[in-house]
Amino acid sequence: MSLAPPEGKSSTATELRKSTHFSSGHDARDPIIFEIESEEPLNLDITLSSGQTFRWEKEDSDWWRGFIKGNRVFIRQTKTNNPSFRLECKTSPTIEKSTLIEEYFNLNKNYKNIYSFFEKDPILKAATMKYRGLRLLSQEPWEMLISFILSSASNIPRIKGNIQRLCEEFGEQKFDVFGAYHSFPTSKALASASVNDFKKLGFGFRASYVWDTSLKVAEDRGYFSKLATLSYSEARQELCKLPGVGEKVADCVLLFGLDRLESFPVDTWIKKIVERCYFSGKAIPAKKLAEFGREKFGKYAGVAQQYLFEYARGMEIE
DNA sequence: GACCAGGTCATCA
DNA sequence: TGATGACATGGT
Repeated sequence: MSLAPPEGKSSTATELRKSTHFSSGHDARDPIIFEIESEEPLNLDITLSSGQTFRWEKEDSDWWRGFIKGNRVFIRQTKTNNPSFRLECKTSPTIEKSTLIEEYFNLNKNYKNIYSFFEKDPILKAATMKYRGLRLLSQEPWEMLISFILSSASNIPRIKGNIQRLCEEFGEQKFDVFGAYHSFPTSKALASASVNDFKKLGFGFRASYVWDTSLKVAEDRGYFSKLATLSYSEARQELCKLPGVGEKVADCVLLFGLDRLESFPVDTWIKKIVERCYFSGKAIPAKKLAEFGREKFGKYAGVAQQYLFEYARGMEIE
C-alpha cells in the first residue's frame, strides 16, 4: 500500500506496506503487521507514555493496550527506524486498520520539516534529539475535553485512574474477540449522572465541572463539528465558556482533539522550562507564555510544546 | 503526614 | 492586567 502525500504533508511519500494474513480463518488475535518505510521516525513507547493520552497501558509482553476511535487496539513496535519501522496491531477484524493507525499516529504529517524547523532553537534541538519519534496523536475531542478537565491540579497517575473509573462506571460495555471492555462514556451518559456520582469516583472539585460541561455538550448537538469550523481563537473562546475549561484546557482540546498545531498549552512544566530557558528564570504569567509560544513556534507551536513538556519532565526525573 | 499535582474561578488592588 | 487563595483528594 502506497500512500501519496497529501498537499502540505510529507514529501517523503510514507510507504505503508501491510503484510496481512487475511486469508480465510484469520483471527483478530493474530497481529496485522505494518512495515512502514519512512525517514520520519515513530517511537511508540515515548508517544504512548507522553501525557497526551491517558488510556494506554503497556503489558508485560511489550504490547500496548488502548483505544482508537472507540475500538480496543493492541499494538507494539518490533523495529525502530533504520530505515523503516514496524508496527504490529491487533483489533476487531471489521476495522480498516491501516487508516486507523495512520490517522491516529499522524503518519503522514511531515515531521522532517518540523525537526528542521526546531534545529534553529537550541532547547528544541536538544529535546528533539532526546525524544525523537514522539508524535502528536489525533484523539477524540470529547474524550480530550473531559480528560483535561480532570487534569486540573492533578497528576498523570491520578488522571488515568479517574478516567478508568469513569469508563467502567458510565461507559458502554462492549465485547470484541479479546473479551469485554468499556468505551469512553458519551456526554449524554455523563449528563444523566450526578455531581455526587463523580465525587464518589474521586474527582474532588472537578466533579461539578465534569457534570456541567457534559450537560452543555449533550444539549448542543454537533458541538465539536461546529467547533471545527471556527478559527483557532474563536474555538478557544468557545471552549472557555464551558465550566472547568480555561485557556490551558482549551488549548489541550484544540491540540490533541482537533489537530490545531498552533495552540500552545501552558501548564506547570511548560511554565517552568520556558521561563528558565527563554526568560532567564523570570516569572511570566501563563497567558503571556502562551502568546510567546504561539508567536515563536508558529504553526508548530503544539509540537514544540509536547517536546518541551517531555524535556522538562525528563530534567526533573534525572 | 506533609507536599504537590498537565488549572479554574472569584476577588481584590 | 496581574496576584492570591480556595477548591478536594489521591499519589508519592
